Amino acid sequence: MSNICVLLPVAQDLCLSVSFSDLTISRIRYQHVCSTKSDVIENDSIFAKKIINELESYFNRSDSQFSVLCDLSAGTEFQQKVWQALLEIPVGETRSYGTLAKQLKTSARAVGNACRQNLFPVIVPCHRVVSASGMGGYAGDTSVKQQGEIDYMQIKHWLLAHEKTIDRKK
DNA sequence: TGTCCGACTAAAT
DNA sequence: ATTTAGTCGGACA
Repeated sequence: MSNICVLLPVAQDLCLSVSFSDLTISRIRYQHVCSTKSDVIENDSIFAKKIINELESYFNRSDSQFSVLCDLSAGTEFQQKVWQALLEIPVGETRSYGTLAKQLKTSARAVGNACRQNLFPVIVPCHRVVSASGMGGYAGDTSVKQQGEIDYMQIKHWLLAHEKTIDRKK
């Protein structure tokens, strides 16, 4: 298994750590850049370059779509179903937990649970799922964090704002 | 099994 | 603005 790190535009010290093997992404997590010096990009395989390229495109430009595959099978059957549904939400749009629940014939809470378990943030766009009355959570968190900790809600806000920028350019 | 807890929500206070 | 009741998947005993 290999691992690469892609810097996030959200904050100076944040990056996305992507684990992969066999042309498939197995896991993505948020990380402080400084926390692991060993996570420097040292892998120059074609696939690694593709991942980096697609993520950077997404962060910098408009209509970028991801073609790299994620190993959804790491989740339960239900989680896979939800994650698949997330992949079908277009860039710049959002869905509420409730409407997704209706679509999948389950409950809003259950959808939230599956989102919380998302192993592939950004690529599987759980940030496009919001609550009927507000923001919902992100990466398991629901409120703003203290200094020093990763502020996941800030990241969710940033991603959504970024995708709106994309819409405006169209 | 049974119990409990969520990134929820609509309805009733 | 808050509270309540309904919801269902997953973790754990």
